[in-house]
Amino acid sequence: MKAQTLHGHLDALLLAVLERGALHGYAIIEALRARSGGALDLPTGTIYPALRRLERAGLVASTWSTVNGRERRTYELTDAGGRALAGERAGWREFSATVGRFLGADEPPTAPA
Amino acid sequence: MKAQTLHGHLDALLLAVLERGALHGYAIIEALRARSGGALDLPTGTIYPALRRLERAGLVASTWSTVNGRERRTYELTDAGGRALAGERAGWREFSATVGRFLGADEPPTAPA
DNA sequence: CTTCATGCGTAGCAACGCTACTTGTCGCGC
DNA sequence: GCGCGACAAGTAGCGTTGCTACGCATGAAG
Repeated sequence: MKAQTLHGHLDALLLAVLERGALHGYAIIEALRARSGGALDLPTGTIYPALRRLERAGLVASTWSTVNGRERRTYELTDAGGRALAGERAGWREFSATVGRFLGADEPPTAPA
Repeated sequence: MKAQTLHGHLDALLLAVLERGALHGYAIIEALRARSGGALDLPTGTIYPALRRLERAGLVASTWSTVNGRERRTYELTDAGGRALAGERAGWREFSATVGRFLGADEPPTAPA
């Protein structure tokens, strides 16, 4: 998958990963890779700055710890982050529905049953 | 809908609109607005440069005409544009499936039962 | 005559993610 | 002991992309 397609949706992805529990940066990368079936393999230079952005915005909080002599910064969702995630989810739904109407195909058109 | 969410998908949208027939810039904006139910209301400063980008890339071709004393530049999909659109569609499908797996919108969590 | 819809276009900006690089520990193979 | 790869965090600089804010012109409506 072309990487820059993510533009504007990375934050939401990060929040979604952290929703399931606090993780440190490196683990987040692995979680994204695992849960996406390998489609998402983001470089550290993408993740770390994004995480700091989210922290500055108050959507995540971090704590340092040392595990086996290695420094770890573990991030967890704040309340504001949870709320933001809900908004991002709604935004994603609208966005994907809208674009899907043009690019067609993948939309289960409100017709489950 | 936040505008910059489009990032990276605008070209695909444009190609998709032109797939149904040649249109001039202004009409493209209206077509996007109409087909999206008003969700997509893009300013000319977004559309025109994008169209020129696509033309430079050989994905669309333009012809000038004068209608009622007004100059119009009409764009139509080239063969390469059609092929590119197919690729964009595939890319969109993969992208929305991947992000959807995290933002969950329409995906129940891997069917617990 | 002014305003609005139609119609095209550019300049400059800001956001975002990527590439490439650095720093450091730990464990394994040679 | 030494090098290398996995683990772990980070920064600097760049390019792409869309947006805001303009400018120009015509025709119809008030």
